Amino acid sequence: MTQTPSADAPADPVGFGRHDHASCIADGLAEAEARCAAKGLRLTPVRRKALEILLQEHRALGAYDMLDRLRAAGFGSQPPVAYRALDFLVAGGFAHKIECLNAFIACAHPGARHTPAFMICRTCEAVAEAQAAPARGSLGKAARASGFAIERTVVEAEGLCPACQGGAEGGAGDGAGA
Amino acid sequence: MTQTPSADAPADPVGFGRHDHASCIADGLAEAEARCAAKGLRLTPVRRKALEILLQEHRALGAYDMLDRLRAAGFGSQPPVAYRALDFLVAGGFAHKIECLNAFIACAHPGARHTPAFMICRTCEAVAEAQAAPARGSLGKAARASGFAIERTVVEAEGLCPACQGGAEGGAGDGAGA
DNA sequence: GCTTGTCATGTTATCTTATATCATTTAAAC
DNA sequence: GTTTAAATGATATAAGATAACATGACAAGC
Repeated sequence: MTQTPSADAPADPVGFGRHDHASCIADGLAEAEARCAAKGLRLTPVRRKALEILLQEHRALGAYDMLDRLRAAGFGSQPPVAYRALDFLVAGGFAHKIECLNAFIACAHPGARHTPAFMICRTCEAVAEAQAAPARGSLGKAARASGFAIERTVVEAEGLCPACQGGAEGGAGDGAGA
Repeated sequence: MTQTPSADAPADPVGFGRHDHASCIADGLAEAEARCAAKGLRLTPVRRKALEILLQEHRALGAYDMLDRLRAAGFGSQPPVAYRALDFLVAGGFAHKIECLNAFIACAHPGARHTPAFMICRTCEAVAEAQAAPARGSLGKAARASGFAIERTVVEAEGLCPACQGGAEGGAGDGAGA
Protein backbone atom coordinates (compact mmCIF):
# COMPACT_ATOMS: atom_id res chain seq x y z
CA MET A 1 0.00 0.00 0.00
CA THR A 2 2.83 2.32 0.72
CA GLN A 3 4.02 4.18 -2.27
CA THR A 4 7.27 5.44 -0.85
CA PRO A 5 7.94 8.26 -3.22
CA SER A 6 11.09 10.27 -3.18
CA ALA A 7 13.16 7.13 -2.92
CA ASP A 8 13.96 6.87 -6.58
CA ALA A 9 11.66 9.34 -8.23
CA PRO A 10 13.80 12.15 -9.56
CA ALA A 11 10.91 14.50 -9.96
CA ASP A 12 8.44 14.28 -7.14
CA PRO A 13 4.96 13.58 -8.39
CA VAL A 14 3.44 15.25 -5.40
CA GLY A 15 2.67 18.78 -4.48
CA PHE A 16 0.90 19.56 -7.75
CA GLY A 17 3.71 20.54 -10.01
CA ARG A 18 7.42 20.16 -9.96
CA HIS A 19 9.63 22.03 -7.66
CA ASP A 20 12.91 21.83 -5.85
CA HIS A 21 11.86 19.42 -3.18
CA ALA A 22 15.20 19.37 -1.42
CA SER A 23 14.80 23.03 -0.69
CA CYS A 24 11.29 22.41 0.64
CA ILE A 25 12.86 20.32 3.36
CA ALA A 26 15.87 22.50 4.02
CA ASP A 27 13.84 25.68 4.01
CA GLY A 28 11.17 24.21 6.22
CA LEU A 29 13.66 23.09 8.81
CA ALA A 30 15.59 26.34 8.71
CA GLU A 31 12.42 28.34 9.06
CA ALA A 32 11.30 26.25 11.99
CA GLU A 33 14.65 26.61 13.70
CA ALA A 34 14.62 30.35 13.26
CA ARG A 35 11.08 30.70 14.52
CA CYS A 36 11.65 28.47 17.50
CA ALA A 37 14.74 30.42 18.44
CA ALA A 38 12.85 33.67 18.09
CA LYS A 39 9.92 32.50 20.15
CA GLY A 40 11.75 30.55 22.80
CA LEU A 41 10.34 27.23 21.64
CA ARG A 42 12.43 24.12 21.82
CA LEU A 43 12.85 22.24 18.60
CA THR A 44 14.09 19.05 20.23
CA PRO A 45 15.49 16.11 18.23
CA VAL A 46 12.23 14.19 18.10
CA ARG A 47 10.28 17.29 17.08
CA ARG A 48 12.83 18.21 14.46
CA LYS A 49 12.80 14.69 13.10
CA ALA A 50 9.00 14.68 13.01
CA LEU A 51 9.00 17.90 11.03
CA GLU A 52 11.64 16.53 8.67
CA ILE A 53 9.52 13.43 8.12
CA LEU A 54 6.48 15.55 7.30
CA LEU A 55 8.49 17.78 5.01
CA GLN A 56 9.66 14.76 3.03
CA GLU A 57 6.23 14.33 1.54
CA HIS A 58 3.56 16.58 0.20
CA ARG A 59 0.98 14.34 1.66
CA ALA A 60 -0.60 13.80 5.01
CA LEU A 61 0.86 11.25 7.37
CA GLY A 62 -1.16 9.47 10.05
CA ALA A 63 0.10 9.65 13.59
CA TYR A 64 0.95 5.97 13.57
CA ASP A 65 2.86 6.24 10.31
CA MET A 66 4.79 9.01 11.97
CA LEU A 67 5.31 6.81 14.99
CA ASP A 68 6.75 4.05 12.82
CA ARG A 69 9.21 6.42 11.27
CA LEU A 70 10.22 7.95 14.54
CA ARG A 71 10.79 4.51 15.97
CA ALA A 72 12.90 3.63 12.94
CA ALA A 73 14.92 6.74 13.65
CA GLY A 74 15.61 5.57 17.17
CA PHE A 75 13.00 7.45 19.14
CA GLY A 76 10.37 6.04 21.44
CA SER A 77 7.77 3.72 20.03
CA GLN A 78 4.62 4.53 21.95
CA PRO A 79 1.77 6.65 20.55
CA PRO A 80 2.33 9.68 22.78
CA VAL A 81 5.76 10.11 21.21
CA ALA A 82 4.17 10.85 17.86
CA TYR A 83 1.21 12.78 19.20
CA ARG A 84 3.34 15.03 21.34
CA ALA A 85 5.67 15.87 18.52
CA LEU A 86 2.74 16.51 16.21
CA ASP A 87 0.95 18.61 18.80
CA PHE A 88 4.02 20.76 19.17
CA LEU A 89 4.33 21.24 15.43
CA VAL A 90 0.67 22.07 15.01
CA ALA A 91 0.63 24.45 17.97
CA GLY A 92 3.68 26.24 16.62
CA GLY A 93 2.24 26.52 13.15
CA PHE A 94 4.81 24.21 11.58
CA ALA A 95 2.26 21.61 10.63
CA HIS A 96 -1.47 21.23 10.18
CA LYS A 97 -3.93 18.50 10.83
CA ILE A 98 -6.06 17.41 7.91
CA GLU A 99 -9.31 16.70 9.68
CA CYS A 100 -10.96 14.64 7.00
CA LEU A 101 -7.97 12.29 6.90
CA ASN A 102 -7.02 12.32 10.56
CA ALA A 103 -3.51 12.97 9.37
CA PHE A 104 -0.85 15.63 9.47
CA ILE A 105 1.11 17.63 6.97
CA ALA A 106 3.94 20.13 7.13
CA CYS A 107 2.88 23.74 6.78
CA ALA A 108 3.70 25.10 3.36
CA HIS A 109 3.71 28.71 4.50
CA PRO A 110 5.42 28.71 7.86
CA GLY A 111 5.70 32.03 9.51
CA ALA A 112 2.75 33.58 7.80
CA ARG A 113 -0.28 34.10 9.92
CA HIS A 114 -2.74 32.30 7.75
CA THR A 115 -5.95 30.40 7.42
CA PRO A 116 -4.97 27.29 5.56
CA ALA A 117 -7.10 25.48 3.03
CA PHE A 118 -6.17 22.11 1.61
CA MET A 119 -6.65 20.40 -1.72
CA ILE A 120 -6.47 16.67 -1.27
CA CYS A 121 -6.17 14.27 -4.19
CA ARG A 122 -8.25 11.18 -3.53
CA THR A 123 -6.12 9.13 -5.89
CA CYS A 124 -2.48 9.88 -5.19
CA GLU A 125 -3.11 11.45 -1.82
CA ALA A 126 -1.06 14.52 -2.61
CA VAL A 127 -2.05 17.53 -0.57
CA ALA A 128 -1.51 21.15 -1.51
CA GLU A 129 -1.96 24.00 0.89
CA ALA A 130 -3.60 27.21 -0.20
CA GLN A 131 -4.81 30.28 1.59
CA ALA A 132 -8.47 30.56 2.41
CA ALA A 133 -10.53 33.49 3.49
CA PRO A 134 -13.69 31.70 4.57
CA ALA A 135 -14.71 34.58 6.80
CA ARG A 136 -15.01 36.77 3.73
CA GLY A 137 -17.42 34.60 1.80
CA SER A 138 -20.78 33.11 2.47
CA LEU A 139 -19.62 31.50 5.67
CA GLY A 140 -18.56 34.85 7.07
CA LYS A 141 -21.86 36.29 6.03
CA ALA A 142 -23.75 33.54 7.82
CA ALA A 143 -21.57 33.99 10.89
CA ARG A 144 -22.25 37.70 11.05
CA ALA A 145 -25.93 37.17 10.45
CA SER A 146 -26.22 34.72 13.30
CA GLY A 147 -23.75 36.37 15.65
CA PHE A 148 -21.26 33.53 15.58
CA ALA A 149 -17.64 34.45 16.38
CA ILE A 150 -15.26 32.42 14.23
CA GLU A 151 -12.00 31.46 15.92
CA ARG A 152 -10.66 28.77 13.69
CA THR A 153 -11.67 27.34 10.36
CA VAL A 154 -11.22 24.01 8.68
CA VAL A 155 -11.32 24.16 4.90
CA GLU A 156 -10.53 21.04 2.96
CA ALA A 157 -11.32 20.13 -0.62
CA GLU A 158 -11.20 16.58 -1.86
CA GLY A 159 -10.85 15.88 -5.55
CA LEU A 160 -8.33 15.11 -8.24
CA CYS A 161 -4.97 16.72 -8.68
CA PRO A 162 -3.83 17.65 -12.20
CA ALA A 163 -1.74 14.53 -12.62
CA CYS A 164 -4.60 12.23 -11.64
CA GLN A 165 -7.16 13.70 -14.02
CA GLY A 166 -7.77 12.41 -17.51
CA GLY A 167 -7.33 8.69 -17.15
CA ALA A 168 -3.90 8.83 -15.57
CA GLU A 169 -5.60 8.04 -12.32
CA GLY A 170 -3.22 5.36 -11.22
CA GLY A 171 -1.37 8.30 -9.86
CA ALA A 172 2.34 8.40 -9.28
CA GLY A 173 3.05 8.27 -12.98
CA ASP A 174 6.30 10.05 -13.66
CA GLY A 175 5.41 11.04 -17.17
CA ALA A 176 2.11 12.52 -16.18
CA GLY A 177 2.19 16.09 -17.32
CA ALA A 178 -0.42 18.55 -16.26
CA MET B 1 -18.45 42.71 1.09
CA THR B 2 -21.95 43.45 2.31
CA GLN B 3 -22.46 43.45 6.00
CA THR B 4 -26.19 43.73 6.28
CA PRO B 5 -26.93 41.82 9.42
CA SER B 6 -29.60 39.21 9.76
CA ALA B 7 -31.89 40.63 7.14
CA ASP B 8 -30.87 38.95 3.94
CA ALA B 9 -29.61 35.55 4.97
CA PRO B 10 -31.26 33.30 2.43
CA ALA B 11 -30.85 30.14 4.43
CA ASP B 12 -31.11 30.85 8.10
CA PRO B 13 -28.54 29.06 10.18
CA VAL B 14 -30.83 26.97 12.28
CA GLY B 15 -29.32 26.11 15.61
CA PHE B 16 -28.48 29.45 17.18
CA GLY B 17 -31.53 31.28 18.30
CA ARG B 18 -34.95 30.06 19.15
CA HIS B 19 -37.21 28.32 16.76
CA ASP B 20 -39.98 25.77 16.67
CA HIS B 21 -37.88 22.75 17.42
CA ALA B 22 -40.75 20.30 17.31
CA SER B 23 -41.27 21.19 13.71
CA CYS B 24 -37.56 20.69 13.02
CA ILE B 25 -38.01 17.07 13.95
CA ALA B 26 -41.36 16.54 12.29
CA ASP B 27 -40.32 18.33 9.13
CA GLY B 28 -37.03 16.52 8.95
CA LEU B 29 -38.64 13.13 9.25
CA ALA B 30 -41.38 13.98 6.78
CA GLU B 31 -38.88 15.31 4.31
CA ALA B 32 -36.76 12.19 4.63
CA GLU B 33 -39.74 9.93 4.15
CA ALA B 34 -40.83 11.79 1.06
CA ARG B 35 -37.37 11.79 -0.44
CA CYS B 36 -36.79 8.12 0.29
CA ALA B 37 -40.11 7.21 -1.28
CA ALA B 38 -39.27 9.30 -4.32
CA LYS B 39 -35.82 7.81 -4.73
CA GLY B 40 -36.58 4.23 -3.84
CA LEU B 41 -34.53 4.31 -0.68
CA ARG B 42 -35.64 2.36 2.34
CA LEU B 43 -36.03 4.39 5.49
CA THR B 44 -36.07 1.37 7.79
CA PRO B 45 -36.91 1.61 11.49
CA VAL B 46 -33.31 1.85 12.66
CA ARG B 47 -32.48 4.47 10.05
CA ARG B 48 -35.55 6.47 10.84
CA LYS B 49 -34.79 6.30 14.55
CA ALA B 50 -31.21 7.40 13.93
CA LEU B 51 -32.43 10.40 11.99
CA GLU B 52 -34.93 11.23 14.69
CA ILE B 53 -32.17 11.09 17.30
CA LEU B 54 -30.03 13.44 15.26
CA LEU B 55 -32.92 15.80 14.68
CA GLN B 56 -33.53 16.05 18.40
CA GLU B 57 -30.42 18.14 18.83
CA HIS B 58 -28.69 20.90 17.00
CA ARG B 59 -25.38 19.45 17.90
CA ALA B 60 -23.20 16.68 16.60
CA LEU B 61 -23.48 13.21 18.01
CA GLY B 62 -20.64 10.69 18.03
CA ALA B 63 -21.30 7.30 16.53
CA TYR B 64 -21.08 5.68 19.94
CA ASP B 65 -23.54 8.13 21.45
CA MET B 66 -25.83 7.22 18.63
CA LEU B 67 -25.21 3.57 19.32
CA ASP B 68 -26.17 4.02 22.96
CA ARG B 69 -29.43 5.65 22.00
CA LEU B 70 -30.25 3.09 19.37
CA ARG B 71 -29.60 0.34 21.86
CA ALA B 72 -31.85 2.10 24.36
CA ALA B 73 -34.51 2.14 21.67
CA GLY B 74 -34.26 -1.60 21.25
CA PHE B 75 -31.97 -1.89 18.27
CA GLY B 76 -28.70 -3.76 18.03
CA SER B 77 -25.84 -2.74 20.23
CA GLN B 78 -22.74 -3.24 18.13
CA PRO B 79 -20.88 -0.42 16.36
CA PRO B 80 -21.89 -1.39 12.81
CA VAL B 81 -25.51 -0.76 13.75
CA ALA B 82 -24.78 2.91 14.30
CA TYR B 83 -22.29 3.28 11.50
CA ARG B 84 -24.58 1.69 8.94
CA ALA B 85 -27.48 3.89 9.85
CA LEU B 86 -25.27 6.96 9.80
CA ASP B 87 -23.71 5.96 6.49
CA PHE B 88 -27.16 5.67 4.98
CA LEU B 89 -28.21 9.08 6.28
CA VAL B 90 -25.03 10.74 5.08
CA ALA B 91 -25.16 9.07 1.67
CA GLY B 92 -28.77 10.15 1.25
CA GLY B 93 -28.04 13.71 2.28
CA PHE B 94 -30.10 13.50 5.46
CA ALA B 95 -27.12 14.02 7.72
CA HIS B 96 -23.56 15.27 7.60
CA LYS B 97 -20.36 14.29 9.29
CA ILE B 98 -18.52 17.02 11.17
CA GLU B 99 -14.95 16.05 10.43
CA CYS B 100 -13.26 18.03 13.14
CA LEU B 101 -15.47 16.40 15.76
CA ASN B 102 -15.77 12.94 14.29
CA ALA B 103 -19.46 13.30 14.85
CA PHE B 104 -22.72 13.53 12.95
CA ILE B 105 -25.54 16.00 12.63
CA ALA B 106 -28.88 16.07 10.87
CA CYS B 107 -28.93 18.07 7.69
CA ALA B 108 -30.65 21.40 8.14
CA HIS B 109 -31.45 21.83 4.47
CA PRO B 110 -32.50 18.41 3.27
CA GLY B 111 -33.42 18.17 -0.33
CA ALA B 112 -31.32 21.04 -1.47
CA ARG B 113 -28.18 20.15 -3.33
CA HIS B 114 -25.75 22.06 -1.23
CA THR B 115 -22.26 22.52 0.04
CA PRO B 116 -22.66 22.66 3.76
CA ALA B 117 -20.56 24.75 6.10
CA PHE B 118 -20.76 24.43 9.85
CA MET B 119 -20.39 26.81 12.75
CA ILE B 120 -19.46 24.90 15.86
CA CYS B 121 -19.58 26.44 19.31
CA ARG B 122 -16.65 25.21 21.36
CA THR B 123 -18.49 25.88 24.59
CA CYS B 124 -22.03 24.61 24.25
CA GLU B 125 -21.31 22.44 21.24
CA ALA B 126 -24.23 23.78 19.27
CA VAL B 127 -23.76 23.43 15.55
CA ALA B 128 -25.42 25.53 12.88
CA GLU B 129 -25.40 24.67 9.23
CA ALA B 130 -24.92 27.34 6.63
CA GLN B 131 -24.31 27.32 2.92
CA ALA B 132 -20.78 27.67 1.70
CA ALA B 133 -19.44 28.44 -1.71
CA PRO B 134 -15.79 27.65 -1.20
CA ALA B 135 -15.24 27.14 -4.89
CA ARG B 136 -16.08 30.78 -5.47
CA GLY B 137 -13.56 32.26 -3.11
CA SER B 138 -9.84 32.01 -2.70
CA LEU B 139 -9.94 28.26 -2.53
CA GLY B 140 -11.61 28.07 -5.91
CA LYS B 141 -9.07 30.44 -7.27
CA ALA B 142 -6.22 28.31 -5.97
CA ALA B 143 -7.86 25.20 -7.37
CA ARG B 144 -8.22 26.70 -10.83
CA ALA B 145 -4.69 28.04 -10.74
CA SER B 146 -3.23 24.66 -9.90
CA GLY B 147 -5.61 22.55 -11.98
CA PHE B 148 -7.18 20.80 -9.03
CA ALA B 149 -10.70 19.47 -9.59
CA ILE B 150 -12.78 19.88 -6.44
CA GLU B 151 -15.30 17.13 -5.80
CA ARG B 152 -16.24 17.65 -2.18
CA THR B 153 -15.47 20.28 0.39
CA VAL B 154 -15.28 20.35 4.15
CA VAL B 155 -15.89 23.74 5.68
CA GLU B 156 -16.11 24.00 9.43
CA ALA B 157 -15.71 27.01 11.68
CA GLU B 158 -15.05 26.68 15.37
CA GLY B 159 -15.81 29.55 17.70
CA LEU B 160 -18.45 30.92 20.02
CA CYS B 161 -22.16 31.03 19.38
CA PRO B 162 -24.08 34.18 20.36
CA ALA B 163 -25.27 32.74 23.66
CA CYS B 164 -21.77 31.75 24.72
CA GLN B 165 -20.15 35.09 24.06
CA GLY B 166 -19.80 37.75 26.73
CA GLY B 167 -19.31 35.68 29.81
CA ALA B 168 -22.53 33.72 29.55
CA GLU B 169 -20.45 30.79 28.44
CA GLY B 170 -22.19 28.15 30.46
CA GLY B 171 -24.59 27.83 27.58
CA ALA B 172 -27.22 29.34 29.84
CA GLY B 173 -29.14 30.78 26.96
CA ASP B 174 -29.52 27.35 25.48
CA GLY B 175 -30.35 28.68 22.10
CA ALA B 176 -30.96 25.25 20.65
CA GLY B 177 -32.98 23.92 23.46
CA ALA B 178 -36.52 22.65 23.62
C1' DG C 1 -46.01 -22.62 -2.08
C1' DC C 2 -41.22 -22.68 -2.82
C1' DT C 3 -36.84 -20.93 -4.54
C1' DT C 4 -33.71 -17.43 -5.33
C1' DG C 5 -31.50 -13.06 -5.20
C1' DT C 6 -30.90 -8.81 -2.82
C1' DC C 7 -30.67 -5.90 0.74
C1' DA C 8 -30.70 -5.09 5.72
C1' DT C 9 -29.53 -6.52 10.28
C1' DG C 10 -27.05 -8.89 14.12
C1' DT C 11 -22.72 -10.26 15.89
C1' DT C 12 -17.82 -11.17 16.54
C1' DA C 13 -13.49 -9.62 16.09
C1' DT C 14 -10.14 -6.47 15.01
C1' DC C 15 -8.08 -2.31 13.49
C1' DT C 16 -7.05 2.70 13.74
C1' DT C 17 -6.81 6.93 16.15
C1' DA C 18 -6.16 9.38 20.45
C1' DT C 19 -5.48 10.44 25.46
C1' DA C 20 -4.86 9.94 30.54
C1' DT C 21 -1.47 8.97 33.85
C1' DC C 22 2.79 8.46 36.20
C1' DA C 23 7.77 7.80 36.43
C1' DT C 24 12.08 9.41 34.68
C1' DT C 25 15.20 12.32 32.31
C1' DT C 26 16.89 16.52 30.41
C1' DA C 27 17.68 21.37 30.13
C1' DA C 28 17.55 26.04 32.15
C1' DA C 29 17.36 29.17 35.73
C1' DC C 30 18.99 30.40 39.89
C1' DG D 1 25.10 22.33 42.32
C1' DT D 2 20.40 22.68 43.43
C1' DT D 3 15.91 23.82 42.01
C1' DT D 4 12.36 23.90 38.72
C1' DA D 5 9.97 23.30 34.55
C1' DA D 6 9.62 20.97 30.41
C1' DA D 7 10.19 16.94 27.73
C1' DT D 8 10.38 12.02 27.24
C1' DG D 9 9.46 7.05 28.17
C1' DA D 10 6.19 3.70 29.19
C1' DT D 11 1.74 1.57 30.54
C1' DA D 12 -2.87 1.40 29.99
C1' DT D 13 -7.07 2.43 28.02
C1' DA D 14 -10.55 5.27 25.65
C1' DA D 15 -12.78 6.46 21.36
C1' DG D 16 -13.65 5.92 16.50
C1' DA D 17 -14.20 2.79 12.56
C1' DT D 18 -14.40 -1.38 9.63
C1' DA D 19 -13.87 -6.37 7.97
C1' DA D 20 -16.09 -10.56 7.78
C1' DC D 21 -19.67 -13.70 8.23
C1' DA D 22 -24.27 -15.46 9.76
C1' DT D 23 -29.14 -14.56 9.95
C1' DG D 24 -33.43 -12.52 8.64
C1' DA D 25 -36.93 -9.97 5.63
C1' DC D 26 -38.90 -9.42 1.40
C1' DA D 27 -39.95 -9.17 -3.43
C1' DA D 28 -39.56 -11.56 -8.15
C1' DG D 29 -39.91 -15.61 -10.67
C1' DC D 30 -41.01 -20.44 -11.13
